[in-house]
Amino acid sequence: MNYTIRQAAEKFGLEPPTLRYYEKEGILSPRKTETGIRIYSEEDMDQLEMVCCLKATGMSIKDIRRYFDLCAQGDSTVEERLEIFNQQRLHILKQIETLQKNLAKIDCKIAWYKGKHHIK
Amino acid sequence: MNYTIRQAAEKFGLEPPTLRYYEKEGILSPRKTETGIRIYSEEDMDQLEMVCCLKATGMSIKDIRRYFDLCAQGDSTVEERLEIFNQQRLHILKQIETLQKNLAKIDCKIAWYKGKHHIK
DNA sequence: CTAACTCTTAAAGTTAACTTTAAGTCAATA
DNA sequence: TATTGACTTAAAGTTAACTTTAAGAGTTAG
Repeated sequence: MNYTIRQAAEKFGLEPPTLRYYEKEGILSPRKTETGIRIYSEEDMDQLEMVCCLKATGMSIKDIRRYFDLCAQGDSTVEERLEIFNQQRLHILKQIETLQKNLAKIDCKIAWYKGKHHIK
Repeated sequence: MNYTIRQAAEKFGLEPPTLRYYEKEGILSPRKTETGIRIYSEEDMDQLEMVCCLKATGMSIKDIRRYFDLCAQGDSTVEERLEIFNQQRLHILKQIETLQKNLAKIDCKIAWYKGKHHIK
């Protein structure tokens, strides 16, 4: 099934100009009708899902582009791509760890405020 | 114990200009010598630690400022401050959840790449 | 058939959070 | 005493990731 730019954007909570921006940055290239209108295929949607996943875990547009450039280069880059995902995996684990540490600080502060609240 | 701007910055992995920037934004105000040199007290350092915690969990400089403005207003704002922390707590939990979902996707991709790697 | 809507492009504008620069003062060392 | 290095200020510059604008073309409803 195919999607218009509006439908594709909506599916991932993005705006159409954002998809055009991604395209300009070289990380997405849907086919176009003779009159220049973009058509997003299932494959494009899968790619866009990966873009959102990498973006949500802190990868820059530039590095996401680098990943898709490697994909386009074919099987010779499989190991390098695997390495990118291994790195991203570690990066995510570190982010979760940092958030949990800060959550503990916040919880501590909440406990303190609750105490203060009772005294009041 | 007191800290120079350099020492204070280093303790939190920041640069001196960043601390001056925070000060300009109204979220930190160390005392100064007669000649204008900043001196960070333990209390300033505690405050800076909270700035880093809130920043690391996604709060904007503007909202961090708002929190410290409430602190400066005294006990009447305790409940509002507690609410800020409760919200931030939920925000952190949501971030962790999102990261975990994306981690699962990445792990899936890694498994796929490892399979492909073996076939090669 | 015309009005309203959605698409197109290229380019300029926005925002947050710094970061750098320029010009200068102050403290300590050779 | 001269110079080196850390501090100061205000203001301009940077970067990423959009977002908005302007001008125009194709599509659909009445």
